[in-house]
Amino acid sequence: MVNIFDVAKLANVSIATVSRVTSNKEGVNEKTRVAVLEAMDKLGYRPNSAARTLRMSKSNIIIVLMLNIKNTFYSEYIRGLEEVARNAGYDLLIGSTDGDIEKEKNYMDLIRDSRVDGVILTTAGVLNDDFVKKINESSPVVLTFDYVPGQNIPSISIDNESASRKITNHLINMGHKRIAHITGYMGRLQSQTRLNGYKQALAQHNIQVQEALIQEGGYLLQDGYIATQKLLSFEKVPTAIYGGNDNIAIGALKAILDAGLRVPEDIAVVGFDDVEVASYMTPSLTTIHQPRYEIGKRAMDLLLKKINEEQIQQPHVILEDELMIRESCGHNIVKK
Amino acid sequence: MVNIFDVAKLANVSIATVSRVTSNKEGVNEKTRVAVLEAMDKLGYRPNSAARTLRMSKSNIIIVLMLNIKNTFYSEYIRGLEEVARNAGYDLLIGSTDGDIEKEKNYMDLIRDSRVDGVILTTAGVLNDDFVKKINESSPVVLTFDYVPGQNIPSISIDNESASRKITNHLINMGHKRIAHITGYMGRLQSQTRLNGYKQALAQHNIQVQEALIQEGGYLLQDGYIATQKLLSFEKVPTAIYGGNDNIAIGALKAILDAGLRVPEDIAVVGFDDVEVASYMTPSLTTIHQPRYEIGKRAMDLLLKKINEEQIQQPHVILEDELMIRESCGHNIVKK
DNA sequence: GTGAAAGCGCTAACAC
DNA sequence: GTGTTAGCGCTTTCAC
Repeated sequence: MVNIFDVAKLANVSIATVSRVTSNKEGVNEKTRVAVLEAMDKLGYRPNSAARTLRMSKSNIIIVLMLNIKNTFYSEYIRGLEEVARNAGYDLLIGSTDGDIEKEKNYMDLIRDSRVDGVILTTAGVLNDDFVKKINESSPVVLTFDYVPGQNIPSISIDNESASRKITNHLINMGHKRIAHITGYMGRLQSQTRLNGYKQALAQHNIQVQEALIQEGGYLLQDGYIATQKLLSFEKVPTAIYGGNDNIAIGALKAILDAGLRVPEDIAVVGFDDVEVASYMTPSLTTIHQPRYEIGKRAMDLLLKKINEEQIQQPHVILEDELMIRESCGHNIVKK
Repeated sequence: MVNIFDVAKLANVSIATVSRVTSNKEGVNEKTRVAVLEAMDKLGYRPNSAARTLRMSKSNIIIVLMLNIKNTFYSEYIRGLEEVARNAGYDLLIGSTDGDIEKEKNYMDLIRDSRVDGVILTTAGVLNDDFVKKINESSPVVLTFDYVPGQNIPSISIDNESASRKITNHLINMGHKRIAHITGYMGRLQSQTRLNGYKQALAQHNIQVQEALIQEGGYLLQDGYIATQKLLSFEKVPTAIYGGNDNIAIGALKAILDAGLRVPEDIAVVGFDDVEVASYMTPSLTTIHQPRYEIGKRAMDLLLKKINEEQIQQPHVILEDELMIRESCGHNIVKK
């Protein structure tokens, strides 16, 4: 392994000067700088990052914690995170906790070992609030996709509540009164917020919330499928199903079609998130679009500011969502 | 930051002893060990990993390089990688190159800086062979999902060629003669291998390969959609379309249905990979299943062996794939 | 079974 | 503008 001494020797300077060059410090004579650069090049020298980390207590690694990476939804988001991080010289470590306590502890250790300079939290539970609090104590943190009121953790998200209200209203405006909602995993804040929006929309139109129409699910395809099968066996089958995310909606779609019913003619279906495949379903899925790439970029911008201890003017950023009206809600179908 | 000296002082031992305890070395009196453990606990001590890395030139980080993380297909695989890595005390750094030279260089630097102990390559191009070679020179590498004959890089994959032959044969056996193939990005070895399998199957049945029926695509939904639109405008429309992966097949499905045709009655569709949503399409997608979790686990096993310089008996492992016969191929439809 | 001390490669304070 | 040097926190050899 070639080190700073080798370079210094070849360039006929001291290691301090080499360090100045590699760290892009000012105050090095141009000639000297060139000589060092040439020596580095000739030897193929690259500064040892462990030594740097040890010396400066700075790892240049940022960890992105997610509930799971299974969802395609997040790839755009990660691209956004990555782009900003990389430009600032940081590497990204992606970890999925899968809600597993053991794994959470593992990441907690990583973070506490100060092996990372910052944390992006993609998963705001309400149950494991303690986890979030602990992380926040040991490292700069930014929260994404969730907005926790009264928290001192900066966050980037859409307004899940109003978006949920919006898509529920869309169904109501099309004449639906018996609208079922299949929630995501209720240990996640997001699921609760979306459920709230659903309830608010019903209340605004004086529609009674029926507990039977609220099915607690999960964020997987099969969760939507199973919950829908249950809903279909009700004496009074709902006329519309609102899935807490697109996976749930896609599962619902399948269950309805498998039962020999039509979407949207018999039952309308809508989702949330606008994953890529949503528009490729038949019928294509009406859903809420989140600006995921933008969320990733802005989150990383914020985190870097926190790491550099810059002033953050606006800790909570709420971006615009968009209702994507497609076929599955039946907006272009004559009501029966 | 509490360090090894603080612990040593509190436990009334030297730092060498503390080190022996944290590193699980033998030859420490049980009483002493307990005393050290207690001191560590009281102070909340965790060894500084940068110092460890510097001292031992070992980072305990393994990097997983992927073409992109957009594909849900890979989440299971990463779970497999993660599980094995974590048990062995390694952390995973996931990076996607997106085929971007700049990004590839970035990762190359990371690897050469010896900031990682090993590399899992999820992306075997044929074009950027140089990239692979360079990585292989600076770090232990294992290749996944592709098998490069005559390479000295260990690999875990299915046999893409025979699997491709199998699914093409399945279509032929159902009476199809005009079978189109929409390939993935041809800069990727996998796409070429799957194309080969397709051609071999046709040849085995004395069906002439028609260049027009081979459409070069990409691995995205829209690639399948666009290529299929083109195929549909042929005077002699194919009776079956084989997408180089499930995304392509899902895009094809949509294009056919959008054109007012039926799947599988008018045109059969099959894919490759068996992503989760494949069985949730209507009609559900016939495809090739890859044991992704297993591929991840085995790959990491191999890599750890390489890192520890253990003997590797079988550098190339080929796992079983499975033909998932569902509705989109029309196996249960009376031929018209 | 335990301790003293060298040194991994680097940055930054200080001296010149 | 450049060099000398201490020291980041740890592991490991060599004594005892």
